Amino acid sequence: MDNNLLFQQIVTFTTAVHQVTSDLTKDVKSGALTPVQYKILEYIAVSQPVTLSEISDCMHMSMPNTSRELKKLTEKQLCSRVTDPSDRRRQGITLSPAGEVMMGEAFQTIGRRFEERIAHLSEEERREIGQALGLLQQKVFY
Amino acid sequence: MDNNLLFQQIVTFTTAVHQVTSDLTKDVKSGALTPVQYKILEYIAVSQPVTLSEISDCMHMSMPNTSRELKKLTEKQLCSRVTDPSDRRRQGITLSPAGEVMMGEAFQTIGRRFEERIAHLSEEERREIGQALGLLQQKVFY
DNA sequence: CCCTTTACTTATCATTTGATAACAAAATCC
DNA sequence: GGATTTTGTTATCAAATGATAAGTAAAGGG
Repeated sequence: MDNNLLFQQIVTFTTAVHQVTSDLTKDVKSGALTPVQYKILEYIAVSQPVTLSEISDCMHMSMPNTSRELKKLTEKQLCSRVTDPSDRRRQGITLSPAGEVMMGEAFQTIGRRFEERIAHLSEEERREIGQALGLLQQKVFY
Repeated sequence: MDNNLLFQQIVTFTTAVHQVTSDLTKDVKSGALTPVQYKILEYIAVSQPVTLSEISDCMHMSMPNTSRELKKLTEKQLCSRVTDPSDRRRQGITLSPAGEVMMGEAFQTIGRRFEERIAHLSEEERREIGQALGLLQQKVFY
């Protein structure tokens, strides 16, 4: 069969997705952040509240390094930590108000660029895209 | 309108794509390679022959750094360079036989993992996925 | 209540990556 | 044919990231 062909298509596709997201997010991060720190904030923004272990797992970085970077982000006042009362070893990490503002601006820029990219598409095409996204997310990228 | 909703969906989707590709490619690279070096090899594999400038552009890295990493890859016998006869400043860079073998194995591992991921899907579903990929690639991730 | 496990921290060091200046050789432009 | 641009190189330095050892404090298990 042509499973191999499907795989080829996936490789091309994911490469394109990486390329486009890299373009969309180019230079959106404040100069005060390192790339890893921005990635962490992005993750917190989408999944808050999260624990250190979750960040560590999801971003494939060791706990000591995660702890270090999170300490820096906390010092920069971009995220807050609340000890979980039901297990005082764990901390619920969220964006601080300043962090929300920063990430809000970043996402807005990305959103604007995305708008440009799809500006020429009809309502019908957008509907199709939404469907395609849903399908792929459900069956392949879950 | 719900363009904002579409954007939300894109964010979720691209996050998922990054997550899944990160899982699929976890530990496929030889320990002798740094992450950046592996990324470069991946790019060469898909786009060969390429020039240094192209790598530099596509991977958003400076020429000096690109040159350095490529030198290391050449020393490791993983890629070959051929000076372009029509412009002797440029070099056509390709994978060496050893590089082809290494990347071939990597892609095979990734392919195997991908197979597992879609093992439960019917022929019909795979057809739909192929279509969805094509649509998105054409209209959004070009 | 002790022992083990889990969640996180601190400190330290090696490696990787990024940035910049200064250079060389080939191509192109006038 | 001399100035300029393009393509790549070498060297060097600073910063970011990764890896490891050793520690604390809370939770859980017998």
